Amino acid sequence: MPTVTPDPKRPTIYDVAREAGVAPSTVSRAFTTPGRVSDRTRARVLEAARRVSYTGRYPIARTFARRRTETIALPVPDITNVNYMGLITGAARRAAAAGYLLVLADSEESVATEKRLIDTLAQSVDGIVLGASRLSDDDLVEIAKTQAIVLVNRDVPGIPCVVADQQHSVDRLIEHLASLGHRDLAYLAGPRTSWTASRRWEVLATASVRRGLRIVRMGPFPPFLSGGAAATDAFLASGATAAVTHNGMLGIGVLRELAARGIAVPDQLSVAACDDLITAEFFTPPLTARAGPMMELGRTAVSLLLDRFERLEAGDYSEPATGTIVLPAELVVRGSTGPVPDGTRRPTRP
Amino acid sequence: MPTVTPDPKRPTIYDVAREAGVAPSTVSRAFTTPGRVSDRTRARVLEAARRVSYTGRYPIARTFARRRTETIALPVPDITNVNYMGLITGAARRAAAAGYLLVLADSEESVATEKRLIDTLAQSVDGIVLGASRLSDDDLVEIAKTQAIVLVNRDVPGIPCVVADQQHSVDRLIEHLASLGHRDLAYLAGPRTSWTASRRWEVLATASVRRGLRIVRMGPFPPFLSGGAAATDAFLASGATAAVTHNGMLGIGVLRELAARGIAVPDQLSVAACDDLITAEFFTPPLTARAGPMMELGRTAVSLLLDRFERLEAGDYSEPATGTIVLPAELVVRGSTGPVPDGTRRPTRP
DNA sequence: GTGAAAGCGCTAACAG
DNA sequence: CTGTTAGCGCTTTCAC
Repeated sequence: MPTVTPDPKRPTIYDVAREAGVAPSTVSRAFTTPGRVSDRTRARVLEAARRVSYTGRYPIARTFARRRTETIALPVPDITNVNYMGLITGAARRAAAAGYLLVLADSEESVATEKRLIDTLAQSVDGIVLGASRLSDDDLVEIAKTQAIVLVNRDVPGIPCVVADQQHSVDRLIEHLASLGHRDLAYLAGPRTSWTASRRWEVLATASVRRGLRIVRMGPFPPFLSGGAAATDAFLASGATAAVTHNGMLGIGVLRELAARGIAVPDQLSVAACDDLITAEFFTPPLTARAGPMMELGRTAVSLLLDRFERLEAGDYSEPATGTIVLPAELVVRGSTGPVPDGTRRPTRP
Repeated sequence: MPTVTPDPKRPTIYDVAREAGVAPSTVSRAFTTPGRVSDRTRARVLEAARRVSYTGRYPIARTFARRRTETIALPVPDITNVNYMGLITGAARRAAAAGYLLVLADSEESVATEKRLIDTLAQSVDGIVLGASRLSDDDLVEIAKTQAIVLVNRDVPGIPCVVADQQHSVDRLIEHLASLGHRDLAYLAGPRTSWTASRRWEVLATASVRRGLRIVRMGPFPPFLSGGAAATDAFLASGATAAVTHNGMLGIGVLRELAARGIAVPDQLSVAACDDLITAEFFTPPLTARAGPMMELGRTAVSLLLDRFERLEAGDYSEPATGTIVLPAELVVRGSTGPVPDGTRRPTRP
């Protein structure tokens, strides 16, 4: 749009109007709301458009006049994190299906950057999907007053949210381990940077207690491959027969470390992760993990926004539907979990 | 921007101008080109802006008046493909650093969709980075006449391109295998969907011949995990001691299949991939691969666009710098390649 | 250094 | 169903 050629001068609806002998507004209607012009007129307009080689309306002028950008923004905490890929994909697809553009942004795990981003984007987009926002509840509520936002994997009362279920999938994970005979678990925690991460332990603990399993929380460990060594030390020291890791990266780090120490998985010990990641499937053994339906989260978040836009356009300025939508997270049982080997069960801690 | 509240009425530069007792144009200048108003006036404007709680210029009006969106579009063939993640990341970061927005689009491996996308986006963005475009050279040249585009991993004369080196990195891969004693290679090909893929074989063949290695092309195989079985069959039948796969997915598929058949890698056979993927590192054994610097490609492509914008803004409508920029692809030697086991070298084909 | 005025191209009341 | 008339908020000549 800094045009490549010095003087482009594309034809406008005024040119078409003159050529067709109608008013510019009629041309506009012929394109926007074809039902509101006579078939004859519309045909004339289309024909005239062809003659003056009109290439369609200039979206920016349209945006300016309508005060709608047909664009949705998606800031994520870390764009290099493969885990957000699904979210981005789901959101992009849904947006595209509705004719919306999707602008991607990276808040770099920083509250300040996220704030600034939201501020900047606010004027340029119709709505914002906030992936795993780091902002405080209060900040988010404040923003929601003037912006159409929906939160993904973050639950704030009064704001439309869509989260991956933790309760149910973690229950299933514990149940899965229990059914394999495990009685002593170790939770290899990550840092409590995100809302989902901080809820994880309580959910895990509750589920374990309910099934009569012992679970001990260890860490925090760096949620990367590099955290694997320390986490493995802790795991082995705990005497647990199965480890549940904060996320998939840490899970793979542990698997690697166990392999390096000659410990067979799942023959001797089992490992499962609370957050899936794309790579989990390709590892040997493939990692059993709770898999948040990231793409579905993205789709749903955008859908919520689109619904809201529709209502707003219809003049409905009521509060948005604000209940949290919980999407089922699955437990993907793969090769890293197996039955407790009878002979090798370790002494449990007191 | 379908505003959340019925009547928002943000203050405009007119409000600020009135409050400050200056002309609207002066307010505009105070924000856009501070050097062109006196310090005193600027201070007055800023102060007035504060008093009327002016929140900054409305970007869409600005866009409309200036005819520049400060937005770059990035259509990729398949947004779910993790390989494009790096490209997206690099482009997004560079764009953000320059204050540009990045809109993401998915051309779904379809020429028609890609065309439509470009058409739609053309008016809404300042420039387009085309990732691994499927369009014909002619189409691309045509588009480049009216749009600022840069091609990534596609080389078309007359259009600014940035590609990952194939020659050098493939040479190094072959050299690496040769140095390990391999003399018979199998290339497990994928479909020739992309420009890079179709050049790969010639480069491989040339490099092998130069080093006196035999290489046989097999396939095409589906470039996914699922292609692993058939590819492995072919590899084993070929009698080669090392396989080079079309891409990382296929490489991992082969590794898996070999593991399932009890064949040790790299002790008995070696495997390397022509295209890296994020997962390669996490596999056991980690896959040796040629790694295109995807992030760097994204950064560079956006930089090229930004340079061009700058020149255009300066009234320089000359053809864009059009030479192809070749970025070094590295060979990442990991655990899947090793020396040929002397005793087990297989009989080679005639 | 500052002001006046003319748009940018389209949409959206409001009449008729 | 169609035309008239105002803008949308900012930038940008062109004078002074």
